[in-house]
Amino acid sequence: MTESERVPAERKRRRPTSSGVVLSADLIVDAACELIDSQGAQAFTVRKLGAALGADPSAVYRYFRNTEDLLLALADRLIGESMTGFGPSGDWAADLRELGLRAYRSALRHPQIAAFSTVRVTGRPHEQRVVDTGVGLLLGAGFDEATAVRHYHVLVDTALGHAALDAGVLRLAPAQRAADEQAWQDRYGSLPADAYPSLHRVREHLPLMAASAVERALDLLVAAMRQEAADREAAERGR
Amino acid sequence: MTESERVPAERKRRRPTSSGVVLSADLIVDAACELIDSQGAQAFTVRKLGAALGADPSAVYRYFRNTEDLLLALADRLIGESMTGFGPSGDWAADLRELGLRAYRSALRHPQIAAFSTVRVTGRPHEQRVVDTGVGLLLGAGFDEATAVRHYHVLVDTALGHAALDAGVLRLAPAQRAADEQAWQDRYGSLPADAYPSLHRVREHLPLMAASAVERALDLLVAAMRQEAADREAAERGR
DNA sequence: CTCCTTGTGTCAACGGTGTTGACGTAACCT
DNA sequence: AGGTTACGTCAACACCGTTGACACAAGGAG
Repeated sequence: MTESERVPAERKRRRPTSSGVVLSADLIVDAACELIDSQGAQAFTVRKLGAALGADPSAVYRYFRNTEDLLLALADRLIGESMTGFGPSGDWAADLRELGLRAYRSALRHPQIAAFSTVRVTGRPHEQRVVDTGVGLLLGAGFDEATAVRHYHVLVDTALGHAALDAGVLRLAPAQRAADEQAWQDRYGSLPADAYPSLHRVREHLPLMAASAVERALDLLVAAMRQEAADREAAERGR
Repeated sequence: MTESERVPAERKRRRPTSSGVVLSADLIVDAACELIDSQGAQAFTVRKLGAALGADPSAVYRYFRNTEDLLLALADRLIGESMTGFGPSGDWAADLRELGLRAYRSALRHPQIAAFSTVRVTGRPHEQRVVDTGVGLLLGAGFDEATAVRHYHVLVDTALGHAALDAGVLRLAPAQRAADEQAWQDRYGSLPADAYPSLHRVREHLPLMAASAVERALDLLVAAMRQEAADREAAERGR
């Protein structure tokens, strides 16, 4: 494990900044989280972070190699938050769905962070725990090792992909978001039946497009996995 | 869609730049496309774009209000490109998979653009054509109107979600991307079996995580839809 | 208690970024 | 031929991430 923090996490010399705050990696992540939540991802800069902390911006580099490193720490914190209170129910498929949904919700709870946090392999403790849990559910359902990894990967990436998408919508200015939702009615609702026969036929149902598809996506994925497991079991029994 | 170009597209005065190139909105989009393709999304800056065009960077602002505006124009071009040459094969499920894959690929061809272009409803002819085609395939498969819309929505959003995710990966600097791929081996490959039993068991297969899951996601979604259609047909036949 | 090491906050600077306003010139219209 | 003005250019602004030198106080050693 390559150390991502600049120093081995144990600090002895604790010198307060000029404004009296005693810095720490956790405190910096706190401040970054708050900054992004309140001001938007666009407002996240090392300089503003320094100002929010009451410290010189460059002090951050005593704790993180660079901004990327800091954002990875932020991402792992989100992963940890998302899994608090999760306990397997016994139904592996339902648990997997829940796992994906939690990843989605936590990513979406901070739309500004989701845009970049969903991308990276943090390789940090919280992420490792989640992966172990998810893969374990699939192994328990009887899938072989490679298939378990692949299915876990599909499930999580689909959940995070929808999060990235929906986070982008949330990031739009409210007025623009409303306009985009209207667009499904305005631009699609009255198309000529001869040129767009299918669209015309389903025109009443187009507003469904405005909502997130993540739950239905997870439903379908889990259904397919269930079917696969059932088929495999049947084949083994008949063998 | 609101007009994104600064002037009504019709140019009369065509003055060459100091290097002899005659600028146009199309030419600028061309250059931006080429720049991103060859140098990576990281290399896309207004200044480099100006250099590539053989013009002062600020000349771009005669054609586009800002960089976002330029990137939206680029996105418009992508939608058109993505569907050229698509023809239904007769297998509705395979066609839907292909539709999703095309959306994914075109979004991913320009990662920088995908990050936000996947979010908006353009409501333009190209988009309308695609939606009509996709919904039509599902109606043809026997799904009712609401289900057809929902399933189409799931499929496209999943494809675009994966595109947004994978685009983020591509946006990383090459060295960092390689490091991320290694991370699955380095940080996950040698975890203790007692604390992470499932991870330990599948450790050989973890590099699978580095690849995109989009094809398998589409496979599973389409499989679930096929199953649903088959179940419905069986129910109708038995009724 | 004093001294020394060194961790860590601060400062200034570098090279980059997007964007804007003033300016002049050359391309078109009359 | 002359006047308008579109548009390319230039210089400047206000930011950005990051780094190296520096100062100083916290903590250990004696």
